[in-house]
Formats: sequence, C-alpha cells, structure tokens
Amino acid sequence: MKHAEDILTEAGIKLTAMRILILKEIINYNGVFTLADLELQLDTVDKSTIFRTLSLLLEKDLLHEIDDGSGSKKYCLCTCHEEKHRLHVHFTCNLCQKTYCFKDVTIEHTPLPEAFQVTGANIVFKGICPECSKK
Amino acid sequence: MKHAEDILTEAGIKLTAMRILILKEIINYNGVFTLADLELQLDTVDKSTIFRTLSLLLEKDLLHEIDDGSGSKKYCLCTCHEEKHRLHVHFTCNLCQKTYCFKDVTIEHTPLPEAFQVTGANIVFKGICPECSKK
DNA sequence: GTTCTTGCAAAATATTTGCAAGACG
DNA sequence: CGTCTTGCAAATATTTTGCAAGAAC
Repeated sequence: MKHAEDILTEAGIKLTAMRILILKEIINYNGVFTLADLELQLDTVDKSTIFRTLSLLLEKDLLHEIDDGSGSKKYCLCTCHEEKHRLHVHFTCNLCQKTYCFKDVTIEHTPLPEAFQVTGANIVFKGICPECSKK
Repeated sequence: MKHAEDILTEAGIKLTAMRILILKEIINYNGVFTLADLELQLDTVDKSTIFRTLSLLLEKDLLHEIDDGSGSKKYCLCTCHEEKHRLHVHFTCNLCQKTYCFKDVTIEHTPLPEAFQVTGANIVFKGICPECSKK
C-alpha cells in the first residue's frame, strides 16, 4: 500500500496534517468504515474536517461510497478510477452489520436496457457472513 | 394490480382507513417513492403513521427498500417474496435523481465466495437515464 | 495579503420513539 | 375492558454549512 502522502499528492490534493492523519487512519482500517468510525478514532479532528476530507477523496475517486441501508454512509479505500472497480460488489451481514468490500469481484455485465448509460453502481448483497454462520 | 384491501388482507395485515389510504397512494405511484413523497401527497396522514405502515409492509415483504445514496430511503411495491425478485436491480439517474425499479431484471449469479450466504441485495446502478440522455 | 484549511456551532434532513387519545372489537 | 392504531411532539442520528480564526504560500 502506498503512503498516505503519495496517494494525496498523486490525486492532486494538497498535503495538510489533518488530511494525512485521516487518510492514514483510513488505510489503517483496511476495510469499510463510516464517518463516525473515523471520528471515534481521531478525537483530535473535528467531524466537519473529516467530512470535507471524505468529500475531497470521493471527488478524486480515491474512495468508494456504499449505501447499505444502515442509516449511515459507508466508505472504503478503493482504486475506483480503474474501470472494473466501478462495478465491484459489497456484502452486508444482517446479523453483525459488518460490510465487506470485494475489491476483485465485479458484476459480469450490466443487465439493463441500453438506453440506460451506466457509469457506476452501488451493489450490496445482504445475508449472513462467514463469521456469523459459524455461531 | 390487486386492490389495496386484498393485498393487506393476504399479507395478514389488519385493515384500517390509514393503511388502505397509504397503500392506495403507493399503488398509484407505480414506481419508486420516499416517505416524504407520501407525506406530501397524503397531507391528512401523519408521517409517523406512514413510517409505521411502511415498516409493516416491509416486514411482510410487500415493499422493497432501496438505498441509492440520495440521503433518504426509497421504496417500491414489489413481490419480493418471490425468489427472483430478491436480486432485482434499480437505476438512479445522476442528473434527474429519479430512481427506476426493474422488477424483471436480475443479476445473473452471485459472484461471492460460498461462505457468504446471500438472502437479498440492494443493487443500484448509476448513470444517465434515457430521458436525460435526450437533452 | 490572499487563499485555503480547520474547528466550532448550528442548520438541515431523515428516521424513529414516547405518550395519550381514540378506535375497534 | 383490553388491544391496536393514530397524531403530535420530540428525541435521535446523520449530514451539511456559515463563519471566523489561523495556517500556508
């Protein structure tokens, strides 16, 4: 994984202490997180700063936004500028509520009428995750 | 389309004036709607009543909940108890924000590892709808 | 000095619940 | 009665913005 500083610079985002701190935490998560998750971990950073940084990262396609119906938006670090990653899939466990991001699994093809021009997707499968199946 | 009364009765939901009114409006929508949409149309019905009715309909699998990242949950009337409908797809237009529900289009197969037991999905493609393409 | 960034507070938006009055049987 | 339903008000939760102070250049 590249360093936070490099990721920001390559995306054309100016380096600041807060942004580096936030992105490091995101990298550290290595998975799906919410703004509240970051807020909890980074108690020195205001949530508006986190919010604006997430907006910036989203805008630069460094993050992937996931709407899993939990009530709060989730995100994952992702190379979404690569074509195939725009249609990649997620999974939310109905029991533990954890959301997984399958970076390498994508929908084969878009089953919609051609008149609908697809540029992205929010694909969230729901069910029981392996951890909860064991119990 | 069946009458609202029949749908409710068949689902084992007790008939009330409010529920019939709400379901009729939903049927009338014939598409995707939000709680706020219903609230606007049904100004004699309190939003908490609408909310509780939607919860009831969801519980009985008469509605499909869609999370399209717009900030508010969307719903569509749907025979979700039928197996194939659990994986059906939606489309949200990035320009006009309208969400379409493709009742008969489903994802080919689930490309996830077997350990993940899929029971449902929230599949929302995003892009430009036919209406907005014309402009 | 001009622009960008940040924290604080608060607005805006959406969802959800407590409670009491009334409907229903 | 006793249970269920409804409306009102308000609590919660989350996202988003205005503004002023400070940092960066």
